[in-house]
Parts: sequence; structure tokens; C-alpha cells
Amino acid sequence: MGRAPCCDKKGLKKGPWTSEEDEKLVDYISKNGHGSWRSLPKLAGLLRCGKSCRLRWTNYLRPDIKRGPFTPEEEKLVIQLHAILGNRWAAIASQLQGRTDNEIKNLWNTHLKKRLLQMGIDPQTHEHASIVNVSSSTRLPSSPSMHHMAQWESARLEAEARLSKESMLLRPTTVQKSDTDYFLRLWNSEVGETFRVLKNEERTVKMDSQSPISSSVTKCGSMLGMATEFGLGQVGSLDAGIKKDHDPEPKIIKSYTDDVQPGSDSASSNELEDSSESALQLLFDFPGNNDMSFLNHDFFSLW
DNA sequence: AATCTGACCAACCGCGTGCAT
DNA sequence: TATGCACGCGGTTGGTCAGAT
Repeated sequence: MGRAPCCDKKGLKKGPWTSEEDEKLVDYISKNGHGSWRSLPKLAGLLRCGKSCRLRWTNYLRPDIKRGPFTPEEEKLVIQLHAILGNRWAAIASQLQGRTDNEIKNLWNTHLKKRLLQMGIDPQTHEHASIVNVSSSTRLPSSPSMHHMAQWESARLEAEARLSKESMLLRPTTVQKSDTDYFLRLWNSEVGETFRVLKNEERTVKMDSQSPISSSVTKCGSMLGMATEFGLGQVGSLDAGIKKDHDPEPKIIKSYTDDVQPGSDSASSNELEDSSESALQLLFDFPGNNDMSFLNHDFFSLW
């Protein structure tokens, strides 16, 4: 089918917006909402197409836009999310409050991509160059051999998983609320959806039995790495939000927007113990499609 | 002072998708 | 089911500015 132009382009203005146009757009939307973008320009008295108005609003005029340079934490988060989501800028932007997809896309293309390349990391695959070519001169000076990396990673993950389980038994449910909330938010979001989709895909694909150790290391590394790098010092904090059942889609039992009342969540402590196994299983089951193990190797100490 | 170059970022373009008919 | 429309998204472009030559 033929595609109709987004609007009648005759007589419509293009290029940078003037302050008068901005004022008109903001004024109209604040009074009426944007409604149909297609009809908005006419109603607001603007000689622009609806698409242009929408872009101007979402990328610049929206009141919740956060201006100013990205913080190192935001940059880290963008890289981590890019490792998971790829060039899905809108999905990444949804995890950074007040940042637009356009802004993040620009940040990536102008700063982060180059910085990763300088560090010897492929910005598309997020794999370290030394993994592809160990003899590469761009390799990090302290980068261990693959063998040692695998050994170290294996030992670390084992210890991490054990500590996580232990900590779950000791920790009250209300601690680390922000971490939990953050992960729950991620889990509820498109990022979480990506994980769930990948996990389901994994179920349908027969596991390659030739290298069980390396595959399990990769799996653990990806998910645990994600959990820890997202600020979850203990993976266990994820458990509180995941209901144990046999549903392939783990249920989030507490919305991230809910306030946790100390001592009020009577079901959670029992459920916590019950769920820790399944949650850990979830972590270990996670497919290794997105190997982010580089994130764990003092990656950000080089930042 | 003039010119060049690269970085930055706002805006545009075209495609994919969801929804209504 | 097929078609048309509106919207959102990601890739790309082009203008502006600052620093280098």
C-alpha cells in the first residue's frame, strides 16, 4: 500500500524552531493536551507538520526533560542497557528519567561509542577486542587471558550466588529498597521484557552440551553481572519481587511504586525464602546471548 | 584575522507497527 | 482480511560553535 505523507507539506515551515513557535506549542499542549498530532499544528496556529511538533515537544519542550550533561552514572547505565537492548534508544531512554531517545542516541554516537572503541571494546557487540584478537595492541594492559578470566569468573559467580542466598536468609525484606525498586522497575520495563523473551527463547532451543562449563559461566556472568552492575550489591534483593510459581513469566508481586511498610508485608519473609531458589534459578537459567562479562572486569574502573 | 576541522545536537526522513474501518 | 491512517522509532543530515592551524 502506498504511504500517505505525514502531512500536507506545502507551506509548512522546516528547520529550527523559534521561541514564538515553542510558546504556541507549549501553550496549546498545556491547555488541551497534544491529542492528535496531525491536527495539532492547525489548532495551535503553527505552520509545522504534526511530526515536527511531536518531536519538538518530546525532545525539547516537555516539562520533565532533564537538561545538562550526562552524569557518569547515567553514562554507565546507557552502556549497560545498550549491551542488553542494542540500539533501542527509546527503551534505553525509558530507564533514564528525563532523558530522551534522541539525546541518548546522540550521546552514544558522539561520546560513548568512541570511548568504547578507545578501550578496545566493540560498541555493537560489547565484546572486548582481546576476546576477538588476544594479540591486539589495543588490549587492556591488565586484561587476563581467557582461561584465567573463565576460572576467575566461575569462582566469583559461585561465591556471589552463595553469598546472595545466604544474605537472603538474613536480610529483612525492607532493606535496599531502592535497589529492589530499581530492579523491579527494570524488570517491569522493556528491559525486563527483553530478558523474559530471551529466557523463553532459551527454553525452545536445545542447549549445546559441548561446553557446559563455559555456557553456564556465561549465563551466570550475564545475569549476575547485570544484577550487580545495576547496583544490586546482592542479587537476592531481586528475589523479594518475584513470586514463586511455575509460570514461565515471573510475577512481580510488588509494584516498584509501592511504598514498603516495615513489618507490614507479612507474606514476604516466607515468600522470600521460597522464592530465592526460583529466582536464583532464573538467574542461572538466563541465556548467554548478551555476554556482558566485560562489565565485571574492572571495566568501569577504567572509565 | 581567516580558514579549516571536528564535535555536538536539533531536526528531518522513512520505515515499521498498531489500530480503526 | 485488506486497507488506510497516525504514531513512534531509529538512522541520518545539516547547522552551529569552538578549538586548531
